[in-house]
Amino acid sequence: MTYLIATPSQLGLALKSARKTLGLTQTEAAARVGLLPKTISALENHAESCSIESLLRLLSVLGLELTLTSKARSTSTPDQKGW
Amino acid sequence: MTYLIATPSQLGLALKSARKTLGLTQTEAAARVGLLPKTISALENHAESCSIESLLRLLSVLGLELTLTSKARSTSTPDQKGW
DNA sequence: TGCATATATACCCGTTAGGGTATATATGAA
DNA sequence: TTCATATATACCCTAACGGGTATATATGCA
Repeated sequence: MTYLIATPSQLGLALKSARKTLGLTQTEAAARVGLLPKTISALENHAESCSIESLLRLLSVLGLELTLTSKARSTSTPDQKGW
Repeated sequence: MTYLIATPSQLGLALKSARKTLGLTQTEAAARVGLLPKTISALENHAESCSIESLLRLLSVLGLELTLTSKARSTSTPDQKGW
């Protein structure tokens, strides 16, 4: 399962979906990484205002890998003024 | 170019690397997304204490896509007690 | 090496993240 | 529908995020 994330809400949905897929409650997930359930709830519903630390912690319990990839850039980009 | 991120420092290095690859200064990157240069610096050097919002903003100017992927899980997992 | 530019960080400030605790509300199964 | 459990959120509190401004330090090129 792979999620492409561009917005906070997409991130939140992905986190929630992954957690449920694992059959974990927010409370269980939180306990495993030393966070409070409310922090998990915040990450799932208001990710933009949460810290990267809490995100990375949750990712580790959800067994999710975070990858950053350069967006497809065809060769030389919009500098091509001729058509 | 793809970066696999598990720690704040890995994230910071990836962000910095991507920015330099694009030939952007922190000041230019910051200006493009309405952040201060110091915020870019913080993301590159102390990512754990920065917000997910600032991260997503920087990713957009760096043209980086964030992907979450389930770690390789062979079928049925450690529930297999027989050997 | 000198110097222009880039970067990290200091200080001030207002807002807020998340710990702690509690509970109203939502969810899901029987 | 009922009810046990899960979740979202309220309130308190302290540390800290990031805006704003300034500058010490680092970087890179000639």
